[in-house]
Amino acid sequence: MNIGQAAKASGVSAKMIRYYETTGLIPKAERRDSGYRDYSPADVHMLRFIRRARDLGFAVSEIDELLSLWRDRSRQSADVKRIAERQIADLHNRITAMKQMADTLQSLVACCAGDERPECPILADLEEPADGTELPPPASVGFARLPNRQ
Amino acid sequence: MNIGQAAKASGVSAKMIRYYETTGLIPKAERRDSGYRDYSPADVHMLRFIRRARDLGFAVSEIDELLSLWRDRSRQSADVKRIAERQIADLHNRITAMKQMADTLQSLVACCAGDERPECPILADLEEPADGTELPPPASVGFARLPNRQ
DNA sequence: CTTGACCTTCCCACGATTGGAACCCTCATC
DNA sequence: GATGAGGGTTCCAATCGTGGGAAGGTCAAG
Repeated sequence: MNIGQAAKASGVSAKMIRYYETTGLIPKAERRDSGYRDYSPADVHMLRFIRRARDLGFAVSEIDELLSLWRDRSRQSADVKRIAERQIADLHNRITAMKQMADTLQSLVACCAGDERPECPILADLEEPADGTELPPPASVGFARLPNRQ
Repeated sequence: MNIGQAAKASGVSAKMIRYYETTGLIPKAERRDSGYRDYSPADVHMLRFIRRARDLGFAVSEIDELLSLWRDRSRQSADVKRIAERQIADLHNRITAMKQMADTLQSLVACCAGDERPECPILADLEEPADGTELPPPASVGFARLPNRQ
């Protein structure tokens, strides 16, 4: 199976399959005489696993952990659960931070007339944050991979 | 005022101040005889504006828009409101996507024994997603800048 | 044999930020 | 006046995941 077919079957682009190979996330693919990579259904299975984990917001480093657990028949489900729970916590941190941003903006928008007059509370707030909005803390909220704008 | 003091006063790192200058987000700073950049309180004001907008999740390109509106006395507050609303919509898109991820993970975690046994529904789902989880759509959910893990 | 679709490797770009190297400037202290 | 610390300056590289493209080899159908 060529890389293009594996890409279509797994939902992982050919570009990314090659990238994952160079970074060591997946083992080097078999090669045919022509030099073409050759993928088995098992490989596609693994790629679908990766794709699904990406969709769930796991970072590649975490997928690396998940893959080794997946391959390890004597794994302990507690290990997997721990990774998933860490991921959930990361997601919740980010969701909270983003909600806060959205709420702040929303309250500013609510005050903004949105007409042709130049007075704008949004710009005013950007100039002089209303109450003690944190400047000092560089705002660390953990990390989780998210789909980018296409 | 040196760049270091401007950085401390604005919450924008010296590195980023120089970067913003090269990208044209901010005008070139005045130079002293020594070659040192020299910042006025007004400059610090602008940097705080940028910092605040970053904290609110605006992309640099959007801050560019906001800055021109900020500097433009004849700006229409409707323009500012439109940008803010777009930003809110982006945030909500991302929040929704992340909630979905977290919920899916949560339901998987709830099914996982989390003990020493190898059976793990989380890995099982990554292998074969339960119901028709969308593979085709490459998951596009808009974009908003977020603080990274430091 | 040609054509077009695929594959290969390699390099570049994005966005925002950080880090480092190599070098110059300023100030306080000895 | 010399010295050292701690600024400043420039330039270059790396991050992470992904896409784009060039230059060239392979394959199957017409």
